[in-house]
Amino acid sequence: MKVLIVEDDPLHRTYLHEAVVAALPECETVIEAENGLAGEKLARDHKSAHIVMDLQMATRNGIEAARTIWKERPETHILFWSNYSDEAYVRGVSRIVPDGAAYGYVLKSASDERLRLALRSIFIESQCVIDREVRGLQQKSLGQTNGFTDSEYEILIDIALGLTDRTIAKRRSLSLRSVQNRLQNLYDKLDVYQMSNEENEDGRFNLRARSVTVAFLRKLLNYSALERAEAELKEWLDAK
Amino acid sequence: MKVLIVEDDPLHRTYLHEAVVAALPECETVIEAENGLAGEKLARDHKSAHIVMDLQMATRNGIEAARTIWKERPETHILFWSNYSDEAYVRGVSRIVPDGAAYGYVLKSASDERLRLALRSIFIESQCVIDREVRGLQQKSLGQTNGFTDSEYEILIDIALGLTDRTIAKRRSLSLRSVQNRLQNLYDKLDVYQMSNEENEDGRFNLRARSVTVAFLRKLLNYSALERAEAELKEWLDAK
DNA sequence: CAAGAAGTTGCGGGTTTACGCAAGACGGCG
DNA sequence: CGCCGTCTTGCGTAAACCCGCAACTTCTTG
Repeated sequence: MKVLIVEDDPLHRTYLHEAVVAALPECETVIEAENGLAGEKLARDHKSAHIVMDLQMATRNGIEAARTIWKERPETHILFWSNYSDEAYVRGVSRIVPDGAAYGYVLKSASDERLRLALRSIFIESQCVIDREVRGLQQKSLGQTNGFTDSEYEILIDIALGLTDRTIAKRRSLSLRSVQNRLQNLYDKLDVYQMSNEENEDGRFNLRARSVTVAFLRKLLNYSALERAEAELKEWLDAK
Repeated sequence: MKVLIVEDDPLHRTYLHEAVVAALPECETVIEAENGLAGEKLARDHKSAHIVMDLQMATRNGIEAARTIWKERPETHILFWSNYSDEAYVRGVSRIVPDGAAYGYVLKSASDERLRLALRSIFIESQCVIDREVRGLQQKSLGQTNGFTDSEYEILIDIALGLTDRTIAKRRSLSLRSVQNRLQNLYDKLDVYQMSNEENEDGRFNLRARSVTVAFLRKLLNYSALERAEAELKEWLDAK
């Protein structure tokens, strides 16, 4: 077995290297990449079947790298190894995982033992292993309970990008009024009206801008999600 | 000499510990805290004069911790040790450093040798050491060239928080029109008009929301800056 | 199939934004 | 002192935004 590690922090990289060697005696080679792009390349060259992937990397983040890798070989086993459990990341990952693929999501704060188990389960047993805390988010995020519908998430992205109602309508093939309807739903769910009750006069917000901020503070959105969305937007704009 | 390390990642913490011991033979004790809050407490209890501080921490980030520490003992030597050189961080740090304080800003990607030198310069020689890349930002950010005025930055924060023009006017003691004036300046500097030239029809943006996004993508703003701004806003709202 | 829940669209109107134009205010500087 | 650049403010307008009301389309469910 050959394992590929994609991680930009040197300390974490060597830590992972040792953890892999310790957990998987059947692994005879470990190769390393220090960013997403290099990771994709190595995965292609070596036809990697087992990958440990950091999410937050400078030049090309883990989600994008994983997407292209899975596009080429959907049966690749990937363990995501991240510092954070932002809902934006969780959502991002579960949007790209192919049907039936073996993958995992483990936090960097997990114990050595947990990491060891995850490595064996995913790489040897082809099982899915999702960290407890992440699991909670996933349920909330994909089930509808308290979480966001895809359409609500979509429009959140759109206003975060700074599109006008009209442009959103065009992009999503909706009428203007529908867009505004969805916006109302979003404002409602994000509880943006909070302080502006009882004639407060001040404490009144620009709902559109406020929503984005609240989403950020709640980690529904984060830098990498924005980055991806921006890229998709540019694509769409060029296509037109 | 006694050195306090504030850093939430265990790997980085032990790495720092070793680096400090190696660089400073005159240091007889090293103590560690795993978040900002614990860091403040330890600093107070031990009257720490020499601190290495991570910026990005979960429960209480480095900037806030440093601010309260410096408020109590402005002569404390602090070395900031961060993964990123976001303009938001740089600006955040330079807003809180007391006159004449010895401090430094070194990236985690710096070499062992660079870290060693920084430790000695700041802790022994009481000098300021700013990493090259950070330095560049600082100049651009604080000097006016190409960078942002304080007033522009201020209004950026305000719309990022989701305030209305009217509320901003009240908060900053300006007329409505002045607020809108500053907004225009901001839009101009952020180059938000870019794509909407030549009757593009689509690709027209909601300038207010777009500005926030662009600022985010350019790292003028980041999560921790937003968090701080949100706290200040709440303070102001309560005070009213 | 009828009842109902959820989502889409049009209409209308009140509020907020974006911004041109122009009159002052303030601070250097020759 | 007078000139000039920068900042502030008011007025007015067109566009964008927020949203209540109401008619329709789907889809589910008993």
